[in-house]
Amino acid sequence: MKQKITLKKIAKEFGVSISTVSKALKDSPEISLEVKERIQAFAEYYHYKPNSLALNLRNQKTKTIGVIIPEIVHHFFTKVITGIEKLANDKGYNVMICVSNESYEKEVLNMEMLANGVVDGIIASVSKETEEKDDYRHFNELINNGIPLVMFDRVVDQINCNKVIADDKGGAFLAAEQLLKNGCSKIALITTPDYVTVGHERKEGYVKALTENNIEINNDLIIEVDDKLSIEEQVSSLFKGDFVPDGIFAVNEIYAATVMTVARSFGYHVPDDIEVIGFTDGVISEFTTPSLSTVAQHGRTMGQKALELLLDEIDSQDVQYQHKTHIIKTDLKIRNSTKKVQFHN
Amino acid sequence: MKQKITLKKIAKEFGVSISTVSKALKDSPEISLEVKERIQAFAEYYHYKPNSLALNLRNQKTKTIGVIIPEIVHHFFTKVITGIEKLANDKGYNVMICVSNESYEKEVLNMEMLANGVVDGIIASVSKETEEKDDYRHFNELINNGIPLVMFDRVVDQINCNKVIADDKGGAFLAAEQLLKNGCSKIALITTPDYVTVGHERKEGYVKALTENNIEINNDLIIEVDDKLSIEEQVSSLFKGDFVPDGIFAVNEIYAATVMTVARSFGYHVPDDIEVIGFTDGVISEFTTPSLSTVAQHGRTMGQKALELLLDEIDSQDVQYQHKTHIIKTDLKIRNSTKKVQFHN
DNA sequence: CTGTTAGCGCGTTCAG
DNA sequence: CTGAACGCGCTAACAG
Repeated sequence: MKQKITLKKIAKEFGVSISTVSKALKDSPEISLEVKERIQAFAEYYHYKPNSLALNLRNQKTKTIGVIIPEIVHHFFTKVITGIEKLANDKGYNVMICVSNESYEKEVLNMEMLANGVVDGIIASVSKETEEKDDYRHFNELINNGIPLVMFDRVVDQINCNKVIADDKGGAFLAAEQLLKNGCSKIALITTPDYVTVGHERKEGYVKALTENNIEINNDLIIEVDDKLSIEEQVSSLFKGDFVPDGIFAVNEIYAATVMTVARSFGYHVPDDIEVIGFTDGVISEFTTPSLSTVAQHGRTMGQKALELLLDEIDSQDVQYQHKTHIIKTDLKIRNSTKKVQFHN
Repeated sequence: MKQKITLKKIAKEFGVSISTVSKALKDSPEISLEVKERIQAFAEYYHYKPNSLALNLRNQKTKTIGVIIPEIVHHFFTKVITGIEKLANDKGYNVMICVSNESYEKEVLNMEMLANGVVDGIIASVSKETEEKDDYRHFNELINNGIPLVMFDRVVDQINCNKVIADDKGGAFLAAEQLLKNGCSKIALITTPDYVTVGHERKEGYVKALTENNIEINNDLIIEVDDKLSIEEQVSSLFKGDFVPDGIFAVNEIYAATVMTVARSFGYHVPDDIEVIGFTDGVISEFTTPSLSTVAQHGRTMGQKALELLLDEIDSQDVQYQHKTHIIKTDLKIRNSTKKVQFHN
């Protein structure tokens, strides 16, 4: 096991001081050409690389940014990471990804670990458990410690930091409106428990669309899925009563794909009997039968924007940095789970 | 912006030396009870946390392990990460994830970055470009630098390190055999270019199954998909000739799902006319119509095993550490893209 | 019981 | 042109 080469070792090798070596390697004019060349050649040969740890300690910055996401086996989050990674690379930053696994405790642990000198800034999306507990002290502490923070997707109003969110409400509105335009009148909503902010927002968009079109909200058509139970069972209640929906908006891809399968098992045809729209960036949508119309979230753009804001803040010496909330537009991606209606004016 | 609290600051606060504070916080018996209590209370109050960077520099280890994967928007790799993360947490290690994006250059960069004192060990899966270039010097250098390495899934024979692979050949064999048992005789293979090791292995399993059953390999039924072109177009050649397959084995989920759609567009029914089996852990398989029978890869187990081996090596002081290659069993997950055949003995 | 010193690896004054 | 000294934050061996 060849030990890593350090300035010290090179210095000893040449019988010069460490600082001479340091300067020589930086091509400082203070050092004689001859010494420089010899030292540089030697260092090159042994693949000398300054130790990151030492550099970080000295410079008090790491050129690394931390990302905390609730889940890694999740297409949307990986898309966001792609966006972050891409820009980070261009800017010479490394990315450290941590997974809270939707747990409050792990989120706090991850944050403490990252805050501890490991990264120059953090990009985070709040775990479900944290949203449920409604306890965000760790975020405030982070900010108090002077570590820049950007929240994305699942954000918290009362935290004062940069934020990037998708236009959840707008996207849901678009989806519901599309169903209405296509002639649906009994539109169901399959959503998360209300404490999940994005679920809440998307529900609002749904409610807004229906209300504006003078359709009363029917709570029997709204299902808040508990992820710990069977999704199939929970959504099948939609088809058991007399008032079966003719349109369904689901706040994510899994719910949408599942409800299509369940609808079929009850003898309904998608999109002829029931039209379905999901919400996501996912891969499943393309491969269901029929392929699933969705509201596109643009996770990649989101990640990129989040990092952009973070670097902005890191670079800003401003004591009075102005925090922004950036909204990423969502739009409909029509596939085959909705009818192709011809509109005439 | 509250500056981080350090030993030095606490020392100044109490008018004692830094080492006294250090010892007090470690509850050293050398320090008087009274001083200890006061210092500990103070530190607690200000949330003192030793700076990781300084600790790492001093201890020459970081309690962090690096993971290099070719792609993050990929269900299998995220599964592997889940496995790594889980065990890492239990063992008090952090995980740093880097994405090579299937690029040789990024893989090398990631590796250099990680090797530079940032992590205690690395778990990696080789990028496609690297496999294509067949240039693995960076891996050997890593090992020469004394940094433990575990390769998983896409591994390289000539590198001497711990490895974890799925039983690709065996899984493919199972799949092809299942198709044969179900009565298929014209079995197509949809695979990657041959330089992708897992594609190569899976092809071997396919060939073995057919050969053992005295079926000649028909190269018209073997498609090596070029990811840069349209998958649909490439696989549709299967249905254009006279010799249309009655069974298809695809080396991943996307190819399998795509070929099902294309088959349908040509008027074939899955599984009645054509049976299909894919290879993966993915989410798409559950939501296609019909749901896709696959060879399960157990990515999570793979990640866990990889970290296990890595920690083994890190902890071992052994100069003569014996490297192992661990094979994760694969098995068939029968869904609805294959027929349910009753066998009698 | 407490403090001094040294060292992890590096870069940057400041003297010589 | 070169080197000694300092500091980043921490611990440990050694003095007192």
